[in-house]
Amino acid sequence: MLEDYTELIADLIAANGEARTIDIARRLGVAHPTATKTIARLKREGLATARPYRGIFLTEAGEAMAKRVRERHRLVVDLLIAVGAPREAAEADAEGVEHYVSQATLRAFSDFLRRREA
Amino acid sequence: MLEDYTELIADLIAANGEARTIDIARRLGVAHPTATKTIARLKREGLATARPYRGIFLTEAGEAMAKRVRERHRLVVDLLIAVGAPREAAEADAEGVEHYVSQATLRAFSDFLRRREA
DNA sequence: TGAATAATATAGCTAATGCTATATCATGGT
DNA sequence: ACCATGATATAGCATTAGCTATATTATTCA
Repeated sequence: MLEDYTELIADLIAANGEARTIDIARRLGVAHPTATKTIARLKREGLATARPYRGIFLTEAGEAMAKRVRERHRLVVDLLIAVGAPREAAEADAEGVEHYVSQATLRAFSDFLRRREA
Repeated sequence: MLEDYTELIADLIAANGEARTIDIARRLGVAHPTATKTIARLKREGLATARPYRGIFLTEAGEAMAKRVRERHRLVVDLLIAVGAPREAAEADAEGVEHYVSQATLRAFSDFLRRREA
């Protein structure tokens, strides 16, 4: 979950200049206390910071995680589409699948896609 | 989790003629009370039955689930290998990935594999 | 400025998944 | 037949992820 949160927070900051708890909750389809609690966990683990009633910010570790997660997400979506999954299914499935794909498999995905492009 | 349990119980019955709680726990790398609790949930949801101190048995619904899960698992492993993932990574990753692959994507996997075979 | 609204925070509940520790039941070997 | 051992069951605890309900703080607008 922390991975999803960091990715989303990075997205929101890029899009809106800030990441509010309520937007995070909305985008994840979750009640805000749930988001608040997970954000507290992000802080506890040094991935995010927040001042009360201000937005959420990522630490360096949080940004690094967000970047890694975003790249992995794209790779998974692209691979699924490359083997014939409908775009919508690929996007939806990737959300769950991405958390279980090892480095070795990701590398294979990347190589496969490069071959396909050529 | 229920999916993993039904699949494993079916495996154990096929291999040993019975599925004991302790073997389930061992195979899943979990303490036995954890397995006991999840088996209780299987029973509650009509997927399994058990008489105290006897083995665990699947209901029809449980068997159906086990079959579906096993086929899906193989499809995911085969697809991962087909795109170049090392066999071990494919086996390990499939364990998590399989729970997030939609019908549409599974069909794509199946078609892709058939094309590759030809 | 003050009040309404929107956002955030907090408290307290449920369920799933995990654990350790303890107690009970079954079985096998002497 | 009995007892040790192994399997099972039960109790109690922690964490994560979710919820509703309530309270508090910011902001906006009249």
